[in-house]
Amino acid sequence: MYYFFYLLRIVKSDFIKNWDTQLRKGLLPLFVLHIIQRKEQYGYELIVELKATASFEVTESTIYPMLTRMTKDGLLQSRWVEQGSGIPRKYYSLTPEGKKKLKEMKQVIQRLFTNLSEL
Amino acid sequence: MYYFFYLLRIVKSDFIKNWDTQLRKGLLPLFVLHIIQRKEQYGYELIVELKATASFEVTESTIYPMLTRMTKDGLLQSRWVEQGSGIPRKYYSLTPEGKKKLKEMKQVIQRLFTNLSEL
DNA sequence: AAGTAATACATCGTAATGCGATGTATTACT
DNA sequence: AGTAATACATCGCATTACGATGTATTACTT
Repeated sequence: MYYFFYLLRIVKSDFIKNWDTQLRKGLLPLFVLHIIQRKEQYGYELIVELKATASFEVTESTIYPMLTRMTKDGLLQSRWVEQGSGIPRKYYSLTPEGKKKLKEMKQVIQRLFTNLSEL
Repeated sequence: MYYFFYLLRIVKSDFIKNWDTQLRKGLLPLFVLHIIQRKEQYGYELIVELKATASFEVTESTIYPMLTRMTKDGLLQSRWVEQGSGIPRKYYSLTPEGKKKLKEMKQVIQRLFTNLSEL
């Protein structure tokens, strides 16, 4: 079964698809921080939100490690919120450091925009 | 010696710097194909050109493997050109497949632009 | 004459990261 | 009883930028 999916990936290996992945890899952290800044988010909510507002389709195995990473890097802080029923949610918000970094990132993007517009 | 540089990288590990790398990772192939389409290029020339026209600083250990990869993927073709003196140059140009892919990539970027502008 | 820098090719190993597969638990719908 | 949605999480693979390193030629500098 594993092997089947492995073969499938080899066969479907497409330059554009691969490139697209790399591109998202770069832009995703920006979108994530931006959305969290607007409003405190929990992981699952963020996945839905990314798809809705940025047409960015990501899976849980992308988002959860990323949120953990950003927390470890001091950009995010989290708190558990018990629900009346169901699984508790882990809400993430920006730390002051996170807000500062987001601002820096937007400046970098701004500069890249300029270069890109020439092409 | 190796270990020293390894430590150095750990210490200087910065979220923004790392993110910037990922971002370039996504945009670089686009710039490379774009520049080669305008005019046939050899590796060393391309490095200089990227810095001059796109403020994109890359090293040889990024560009040479990338050109090899793109050739293997059928996007580029190469030919050796002997110089009157010095080391021969390997010139790269777009294959028809490469031109088609570049067009697709520009469309993807266009779409991402739209999403980005909202932020 | 010797040393450095620029030009020109290339490869190795490490770090980083998206994503598919997989697992667990709860609730709601069919 | 079975499927789907909600909500968390980890493992392992594939991809790729980049520092370090190597080789060869030519030009400039001390």
